[in-house]
Amino acid sequence: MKQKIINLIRNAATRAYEKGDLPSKVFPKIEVEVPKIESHGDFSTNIAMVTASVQKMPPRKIAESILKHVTDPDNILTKTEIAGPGFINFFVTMWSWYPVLHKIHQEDIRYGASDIGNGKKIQVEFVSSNPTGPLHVGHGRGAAVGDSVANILRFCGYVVQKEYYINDSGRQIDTLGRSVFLRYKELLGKKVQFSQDFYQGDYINDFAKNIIDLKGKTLLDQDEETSISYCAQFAAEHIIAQIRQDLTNFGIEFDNWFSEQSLYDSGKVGAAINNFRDKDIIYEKDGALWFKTTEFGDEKDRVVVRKNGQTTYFASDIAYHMDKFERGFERVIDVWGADHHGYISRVASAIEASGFNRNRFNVILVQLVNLLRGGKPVAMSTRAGEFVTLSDVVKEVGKDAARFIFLTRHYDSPLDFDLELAKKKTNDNPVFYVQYVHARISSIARKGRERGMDDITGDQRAMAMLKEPEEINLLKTMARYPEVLRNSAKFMEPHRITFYLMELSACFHAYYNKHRVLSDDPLLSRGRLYMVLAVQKVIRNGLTLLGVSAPERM
RNA sequence: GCGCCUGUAGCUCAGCUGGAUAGAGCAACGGACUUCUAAUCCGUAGGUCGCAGGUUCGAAUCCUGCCAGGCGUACCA
Repeated sequence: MKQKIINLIRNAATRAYEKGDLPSKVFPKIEVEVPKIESHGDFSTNIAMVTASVQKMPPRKIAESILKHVTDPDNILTKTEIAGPGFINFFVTMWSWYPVLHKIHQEDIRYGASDIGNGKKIQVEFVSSNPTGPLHVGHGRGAAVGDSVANILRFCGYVVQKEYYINDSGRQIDTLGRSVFLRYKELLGKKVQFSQDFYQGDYINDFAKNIIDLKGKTLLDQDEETSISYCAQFAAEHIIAQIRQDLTNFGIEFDNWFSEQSLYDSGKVGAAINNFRDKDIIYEKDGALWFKTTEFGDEKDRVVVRKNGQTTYFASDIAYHMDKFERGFERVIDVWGADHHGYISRVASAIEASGFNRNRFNVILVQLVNLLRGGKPVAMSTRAGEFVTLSDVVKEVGKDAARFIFLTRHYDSPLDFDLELAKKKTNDNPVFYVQYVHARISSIARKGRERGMDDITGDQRAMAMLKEPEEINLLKTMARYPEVLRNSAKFMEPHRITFYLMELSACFHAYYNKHRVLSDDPLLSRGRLYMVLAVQKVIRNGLTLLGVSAPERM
């Protein structure tokens, strides 16, 4: 529809030039928008204002010239007008909205899809939490955003891979092993010093118990480092398994789990460092190896190998990101917590130094989550080992509510997550508001089938019965969905879909309360049922991209 | 100190990358269920878009400078 209007304007403008009504044939990209205010029409363009300087004419004059040459072969316009400083407003007939219903039913689960991605390979890496403890709520938000962004991109024609990067190497894993081993010794009656540097949570103790059940006291009799590394491996494996389970319960499946350790095993970390050394962007200072990130716009140079010979995480991150591009991804998206933002420029530096354009790398920085219960903050301290895990939250409020709420804000703004609110079944909880539309329509469809109305095909006569303002409004809103999706993909902002769904839901609920779908009039009932089933499909499609279910009953 | 993010109705947030009279929900008040699910709807009220300049036909949106809050600024991740 919008495209039709754009073509119509372009043709009119060109004709106006040919007839000599406009001095220039240079027209910018024509922008058409849906005005916020209904009285401003169904579509509006600002072309007259934008071209005023090129045409050297007042905007309203230009608008007049263009309007004079507008032709309407399909007979879709009811009215055009020039308004305000030079807007051209278009009013279209209600029947020009009907085809969207056919489109929705025909494309079904693909309605809204596009090919703007053009088959480009793109990778979205998210969560990537260290396997040193369970996932907490913050990870949940990152997971919801990352998964949804990936779904949306995939739906828009990109070839998307969802990847989880496992930090299964390095100091934190070592610390994990030491933490478990200390608890192990403690449980076996040894006196131990358990400092703040170790992981404090109860789960550490549980691992120690498990190991005692499995191995008894034997770990005390062997070389301590061997025991520690055993503990580390044991704990990490179990934690990773738990993380996978939590993510599955949260509705998330990764395409690939990428091990940090594998980068060392394959020699890629060493190779990356050597590569940089050859390029003369690695140097030695104070016994450590530094990468000259300042040459690529970073604030200061960064250490890749410490004085003690240990590599930093940054070293493997260099190799990791290089590897991503070598795997053929045209674009690489990392989803990080906002507290990692200082890390962006150094990774971007590494990518550029590896010979790839840094613009192919994007970071989605997800702001933190404040967990509340009934408006009061829930104490969370990772250090003390007291934090509410993602799995606790999912257990308490359900996957759907959790995922939806995580996506009710732009990822850039902090989020208050209230556990009580998330469980409420009222209007302040938008999940149910949207899901309820789906359930209600299912219910109507059931009733319809009881009356023998299955297999509704939406013939012209039935659709022509749709004339109520609420109906036209629903059609218009549904017609906008593909564009919402494209923008959501373009800006990688899932919350646009969330807000759209709430808006569509509001339109539906208003309609439902005012008009009956199934009535004594069979033709009208058919038309309305056809429309309402289309609403249901759009809702389901949107929810699917957000990872939220669309229930038949509530 | 430097860097990034945020500041919009009493509260929580949108605002389609510069458009017309800045929008929702909650909270407050008043209404609507013998009907396809009231987990819903309808109505009323609420604003110096943090402050001050600048850019232009036009600014919540872009630029600069302040103010306030959050985060970062490791041979931690």
